[in-house]
Amino acid sequence: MNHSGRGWRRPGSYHHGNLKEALLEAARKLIEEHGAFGFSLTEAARLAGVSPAAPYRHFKDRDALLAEVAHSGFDRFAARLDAAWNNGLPTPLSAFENLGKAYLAFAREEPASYTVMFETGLAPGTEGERLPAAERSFDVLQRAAEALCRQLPEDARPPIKLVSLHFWTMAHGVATLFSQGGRAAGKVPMTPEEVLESGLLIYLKGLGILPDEGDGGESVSG
Amino acid sequence: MNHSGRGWRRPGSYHHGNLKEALLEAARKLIEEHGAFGFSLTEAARLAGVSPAAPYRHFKDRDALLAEVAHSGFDRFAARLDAAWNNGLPTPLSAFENLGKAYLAFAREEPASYTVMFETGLAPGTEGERLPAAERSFDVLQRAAEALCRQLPEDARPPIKLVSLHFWTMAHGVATLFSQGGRAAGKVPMTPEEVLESGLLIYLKGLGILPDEGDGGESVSG
DNA sequence: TGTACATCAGTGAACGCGCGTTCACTGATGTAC
DNA sequence: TGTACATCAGTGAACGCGCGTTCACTGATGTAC
Repeated sequence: MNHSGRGWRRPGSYHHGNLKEALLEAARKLIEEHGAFGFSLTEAARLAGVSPAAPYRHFKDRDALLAEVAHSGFDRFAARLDAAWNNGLPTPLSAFENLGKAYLAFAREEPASYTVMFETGLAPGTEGERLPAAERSFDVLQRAAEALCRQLPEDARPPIKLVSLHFWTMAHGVATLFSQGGRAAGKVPMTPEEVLESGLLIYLKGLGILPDEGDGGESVSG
Repeated sequence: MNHSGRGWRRPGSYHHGNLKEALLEAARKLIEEHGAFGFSLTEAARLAGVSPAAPYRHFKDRDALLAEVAHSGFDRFAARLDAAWNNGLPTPLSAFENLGKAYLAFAREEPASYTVMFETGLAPGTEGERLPAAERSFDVLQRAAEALCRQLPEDARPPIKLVSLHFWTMAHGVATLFSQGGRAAGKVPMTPEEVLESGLLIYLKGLGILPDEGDGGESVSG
């Protein structure tokens, strides 16, 4: 049966096999190619090789599919940040560098997910919602801020939440300005990773962590 | 004649009076209310009190109108940043604070303009274009970076372009995460201005400008 | 192992809708004499 | 000052299109006996 005329459908499962995931993939691809709203349920169905009515077996409507793009995106985002942070091992500073790279890697590899996750009004239905995975993502940044600030004498520690907001701001700023196909992307002779890492190093120096020129990584004034 | 039946049309000009600007305003309003792509030429015309065909007297097509939203947005943005920077007077540091506030003020007061200006694929036709006003905007940041770095001994100055990219990154990050109606907006007990200013102060300290706790403004560890 | 039935993923045709855009037009405004 | 004409901003009807969604349906899969 595997070699029958419809061999393109996943063997081992029936009908399409995994239409739900295929539709999410199609949505991400369409958003990537045709911009934030250049996506229609009909076209996603077409891309998945299925009739325009089929998606309704898996999603209540168009908005529900977009909301699921955001949800599942945050799931992978949180998992990825968490793995990169790796509980601050081997050292908080090296783990922090990995965290920053993981943040940008996600934004580059899943630009559509990232956009839907953070762009206002793109995934209606997730507006006022608590997104646990979104909070898990931010928690990783907060744990990193905490571990790094612990290197300071207790009375010199800035508020952890503020520091993690600064981290988030810088990572998000670089991701949206340079890492996705943004207006500023091609115009700078540096990788987004270099911009983010150098910025964070200067910031950490300002906090009093990192007394001099970093940890032997890239020099700031290079 | 001013008191005739169509008194709502601007006296002193003929026909609608200023349809082009009215359509741009309508577009910004619709984008603000219904999200990045919740905008149609037809509805913008309706909002301006005009038939669906009227916009074609002023714009080649829908995309041309969006491109003009971006263009004119960058014009105002550049002018505003430039005025705030005020050639670095009275002091580079205070001018720099004004610059940051002006950046966030623009993003809050014209969220639709800001989105169209920076969101990929929202204003097709401005993609590969040189936008002179966009470059003027970035120039202001670069001039600020230069003035601030001049306070450092010559051999301790980091690359100006890199510093201005860091400024841009932080301002843009705060603007999109907290200042517009973003997901993170309501969840933080600080104003966007406070997040940006404190982040920038720490960063400047890291550069070696700002030896201690700033210039008497807000304290970082408050 | 075989048969009868229930389930349910995907079909395909159809709908009403708002959209972007076009077209010939109208009628107010500006200008030449 | 008055008349004839040119200009051109906005009209309103119409078009074809792709969209989101619905519906009764089909036929493959899973299950009870």
